[in-house]
Amino acid sequence: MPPKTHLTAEQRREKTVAAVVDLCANEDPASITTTEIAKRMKVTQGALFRHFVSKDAIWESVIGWVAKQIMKRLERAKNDAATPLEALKAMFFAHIEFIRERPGIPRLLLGQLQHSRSTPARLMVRQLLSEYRKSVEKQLISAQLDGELRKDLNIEMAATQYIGMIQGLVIQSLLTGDMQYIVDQAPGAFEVFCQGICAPPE
Amino acid sequence: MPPKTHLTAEQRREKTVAAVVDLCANEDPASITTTEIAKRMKVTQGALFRHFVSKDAIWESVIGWVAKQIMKRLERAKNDAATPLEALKAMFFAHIEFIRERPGIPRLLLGQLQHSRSTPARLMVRQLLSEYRKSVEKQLISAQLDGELRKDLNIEMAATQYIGMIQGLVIQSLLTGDMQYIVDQAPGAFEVFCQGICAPPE
DNA sequence: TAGCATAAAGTAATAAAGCGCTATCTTAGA
DNA sequence: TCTAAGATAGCGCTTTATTACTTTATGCTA
Repeated sequence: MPPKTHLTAEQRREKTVAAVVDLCANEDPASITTTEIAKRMKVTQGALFRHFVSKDAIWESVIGWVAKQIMKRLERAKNDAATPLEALKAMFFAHIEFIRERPGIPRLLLGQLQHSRSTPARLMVRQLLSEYRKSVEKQLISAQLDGELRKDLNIEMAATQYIGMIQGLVIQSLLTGDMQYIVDQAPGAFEVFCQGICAPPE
Repeated sequence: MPPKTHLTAEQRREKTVAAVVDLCANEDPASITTTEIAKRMKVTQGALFRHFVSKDAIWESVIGWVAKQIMKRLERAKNDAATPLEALKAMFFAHIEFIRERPGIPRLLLGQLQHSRSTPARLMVRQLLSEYRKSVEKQLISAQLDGELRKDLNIEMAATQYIGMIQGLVIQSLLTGDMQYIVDQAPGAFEVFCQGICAPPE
């Protein structure tokens, strides 16, 4: 059977999102054109507009997919852990694993944050990071109540540090141009983070 | 005396750099056009190309200026400090102060890191961050030798954490759209960072 | 020191290329 | 057979860069 040329609208939208995520792995999101997306999907540029009313709508779909993926993986990681601190660790490595699978993710999200104009996509990124942060703070609070963390630890600061830890790794990877760096350095980074927030041994 | 309309090439180049840095405070660097730069300088778009051979050349000048500023301020901060750890703290706050004065700086550098294509400007950002990191690691090593830091601390990880700390604050600021956040949160962030790397009190 | 020549800075218009998007026709597949 | 996906072609707009012309500042000479 020859490969289907005419996909359903639903399938085509999924392929489009995948194509954009892939392109972000090697390119500045701001410079990705509809022509380029179409070329990677082996359709003509105009065909994209059968399934999306505008380019902005494509970005909305992309961010929507990313947000869903991240939160789903975070939730799964959390549920498999015994203690709050272990849950936080699992969440961290779930994020790292997602980046390893889809190296375009950091660029993609960072690219949206760069705009100052409030597109729907940008609002969705804000929403995502807000939820993400809340999720981290929740674990930190639980861990503190359980006595795993220092009593005087500022939860907000610790959450910023947590997000910064990932960002620091991402920046370093963008420099080297290789996301494998993140995977290699992640365990050590989390260890240093822990030593900053954990209660000192009795 | 009426304001000079015809500036020297040198003065015009400086004004151009300043205009771009200013624009980055409220806009995605990737979307800044030569027309926009010219408008802010009150000259016509074509006039820019008397002083820069291309738009890329403008970015080169901008990054050059930023790099020089940052390293200059870092050096000054370092020299005024008594201990290595205090020097690191001074460097941190010098960076924060620079961002406060020029809120476009994080967007600007982040924007360059987003490209994967190796423009001269991008290489300059790589160079800058590499020097920056080296400078941080140097202070960390000194501090460790002086017994201010934990003996088993991984210096590379600590440096990544340091850069991540700034990045975490920047991300949060990009979300709120207000760089004042960084200034307010900086002292607390540094404190958490210190607790992670410093030697436990005897 | 007035006047002028000249080099450099700036203007205005436009070329060339690429962008998002659409209207119209064609074809695959249930 | 008929509907929805895709192809084709092109429109209107924006962007970088160039060109031909004009204005400003300055140093030199009489």
